[in-house]
Amino acid sequence: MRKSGKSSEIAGKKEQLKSFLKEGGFKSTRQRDIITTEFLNNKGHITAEELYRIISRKHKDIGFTTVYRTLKLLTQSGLAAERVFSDNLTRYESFSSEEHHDHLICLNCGAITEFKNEKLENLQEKIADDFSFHPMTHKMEIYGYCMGCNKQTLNLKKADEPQRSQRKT
Amino acid sequence: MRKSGKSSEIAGKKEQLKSFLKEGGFKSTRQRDIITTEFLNNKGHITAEELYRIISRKHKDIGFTTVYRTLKLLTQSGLAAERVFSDNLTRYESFSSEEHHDHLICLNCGAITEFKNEKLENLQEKIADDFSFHPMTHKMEIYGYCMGCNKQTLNLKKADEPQRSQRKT
DNA sequence: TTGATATTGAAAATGAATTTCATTTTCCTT
DNA sequence: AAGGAAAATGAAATTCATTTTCAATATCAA
Repeated sequence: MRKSGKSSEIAGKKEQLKSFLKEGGFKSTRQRDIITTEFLNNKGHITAEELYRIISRKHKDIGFTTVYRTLKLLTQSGLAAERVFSDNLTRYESFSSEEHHDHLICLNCGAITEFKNEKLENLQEKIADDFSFHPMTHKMEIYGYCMGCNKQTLNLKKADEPQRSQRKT
Repeated sequence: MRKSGKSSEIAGKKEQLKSFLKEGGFKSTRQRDIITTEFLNNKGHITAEELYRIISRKHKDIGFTTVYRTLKLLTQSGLAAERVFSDNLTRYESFSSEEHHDHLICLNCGAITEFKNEKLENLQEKIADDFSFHPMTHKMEIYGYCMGCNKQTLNLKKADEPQRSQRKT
């Protein structure tokens, strides 16, 4: 893997976190640094549990609780955002005051794809207006089958069960 | 309160449930009848806990578990639908193969308002198309302040805390 | 270096959702 | 109507993600 703009991007975000920590009277720690780096390197929508597992491979001394608390901290600082989809697990996505976006969620493989749509933003305003409602934000989730899984589905047809939603093992 | 078309509407739904029970090899019971009636009389978005409390006033012998299981049964039969909003509680709404609809949720008082919007349905299709995604359904939730609470907010301005989100007591 | 304060991580607690199990009820079959 | 197999009930227990507690440890400003 070649180092590109990504490194500096991450460096920038880590600076952002440090500022946040200093302002809030929090302390910079080895754990927070490792967890933040690992989180930022895993673009996507990750659960605290998943991130913990990834980290604990290399750092057996870092506990789940610290990963959990650091993700909360990242959320407060604006570097992460919490998302809950229909499997009821809390996921964190890397977030840097980007524009609002929404999600496509595959019912088969669980893949989560982000999208932005200006018309959707406008529509929110219109709908709210009809109810004299003052909108602050919204959540739009489209559930269905992604390109890859759609093919599978067509072939396997009446195959047993859908593969996901294993909320409780 | 005057009895109107509502009674027969409810009667119809209860018939629907009976058919479902018979087909599935389930039994009709006093508890299921009471719970169903009470659920259908409480239009809105109610949690199992809330419904249980309402019912247990008059029927102290009906347990939470039965209310919970009956709501699941109503969901299977198509008479109810589960909804989870940002407080992560599972709510049930009366549902009878109505058209799809979405929700406005007040961040202050928690009021949940339903809306239907044809443009939103079309937009789902278009967005999904862009990603070769095959949409099955979607969830659109607009969070903000309802008319009543918006007024309050304007007056109380820097008042203490927002009133809701008491997820954990 | 020191001391006040924050952090850490293991374990415990929490709380909603779900399951277990002994008892009771339903309802099909005589 | 009685019998009996199968399902339902409800209290209590369990599950599981999330959150809190607390004693030990680390940070960092003075």
